[in-house]
Amino acid sequence: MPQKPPKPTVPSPDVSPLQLNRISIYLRCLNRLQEEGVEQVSSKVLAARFNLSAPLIRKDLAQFGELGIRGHGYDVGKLIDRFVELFGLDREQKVIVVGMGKLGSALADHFDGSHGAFRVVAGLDTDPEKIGSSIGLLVVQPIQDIETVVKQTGAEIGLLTVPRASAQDSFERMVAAGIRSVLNFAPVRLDADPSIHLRNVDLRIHLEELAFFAQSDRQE
Amino acid sequence: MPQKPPKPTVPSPDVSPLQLNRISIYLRCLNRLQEEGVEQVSSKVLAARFNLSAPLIRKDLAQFGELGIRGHGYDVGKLIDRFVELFGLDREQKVIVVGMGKLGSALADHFDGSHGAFRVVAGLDTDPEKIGSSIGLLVVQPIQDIETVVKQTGAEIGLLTVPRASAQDSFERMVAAGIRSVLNFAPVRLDADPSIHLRNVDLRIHLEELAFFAQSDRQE
DNA sequence: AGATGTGAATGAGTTCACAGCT
DNA sequence: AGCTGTGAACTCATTCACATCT
Repeated sequence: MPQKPPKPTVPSPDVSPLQLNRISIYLRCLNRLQEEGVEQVSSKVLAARFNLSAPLIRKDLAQFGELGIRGHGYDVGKLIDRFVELFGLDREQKVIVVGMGKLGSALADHFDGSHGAFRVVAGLDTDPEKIGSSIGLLVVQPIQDIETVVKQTGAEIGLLTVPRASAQDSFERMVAAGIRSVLNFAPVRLDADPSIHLRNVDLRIHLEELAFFAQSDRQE
Repeated sequence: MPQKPPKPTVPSPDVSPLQLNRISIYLRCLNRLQEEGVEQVSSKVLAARFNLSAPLIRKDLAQFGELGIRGHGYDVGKLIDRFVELFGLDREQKVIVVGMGKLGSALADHFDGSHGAFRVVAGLDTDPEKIGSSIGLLVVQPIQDIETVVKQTGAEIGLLTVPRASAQDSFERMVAAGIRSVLNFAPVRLDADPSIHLRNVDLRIHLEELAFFAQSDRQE
């Protein structure tokens, strides 16, 4: 029976996906506050900022140790440090893009290094016409080289922006090459080993959601 | 006191956002099945397809009337019809894109009409350099014209793909022009009236989530 | 006083188990 | 027999209320 790692260097206990997303939002807001020169903030103020309840925020924050000072609030810098560490944003997070069509190129271009900890270090494609062409700072590489690319760059995160039909195949190549975290933009539910961290960004789902609401508005 | 509309033409009862997303996924899968010539399907089979539990699927489906036949399963075509109607996918859903940078252009290009019910009918921007240029079938129009564009096209859904700093402002222009459903790609929590249907596609949140997992993998 | 941290209560969402139809 | 539809059990998430610290 496998034993749980008893001592992570930092006590980052079980975090639910929902909590994790909220932490991202908090972090962004905290960065903004820091830019504005704010050093201390209360759960009440944070709650007003994005409309969430103050107790929820306190619960979320409390999970990572006693970060606040009773009667005063939270130290903005301290929270930021804690969460930057939690996400590993102090190191550069290297990202590869598989599928250099319109969307892939746009994303590669967007995360060319300026935007925070994430940096796209390679873009790959199967299409011989695209291979060798430059997108921003990158030169599109053939998908066959993925293993080498991953090894050489040390990339750990992959964006999957290929057409639906080739998504499963491309995904498997990424995993085989050592990528363990994938953000999938293709409108398919990929069949993945549970050890792989897979998230989907599915535009059609969002659009259909909005269409549903537009529909129900119309009937009022 | 406002009264709830007592009789929607079709009984589409309270649907939670989570359910709605699942319905989208079911619908996609059902379309695929129909293409393959499958006419009858059980909750068990669907459950295996995307790994969800069969009772959950039954609950989801049952919410829209007795769509199944006990002992046999569900009629694929019937389900599709029901959900197409639910989302209003039988009519063309017109979409405008505000912010014709890399991402906006990529999205506009992608939904140029071929892909299902959603069709981008206009792309707008503030940048004088972009205005007038062609992206696929569209000509980029000035944001000032948004009200006219919305009126003339009858667009109901908007994609917001401007930089963070101008997101709130652009959003308000969209709403003022009559758009009531917005998919926001800018990394901000927009301040919106609750009557507006707002969904966020926030890449940074997803990337940070993946970074977190990469981090915790490393510590094992 | 003022704001955090947390056990208890509530609520939402999912699974279970089985009754009911074909 | 097989599979749907659904009330009851259960789990997870959020809110409430309050003890605790500065």
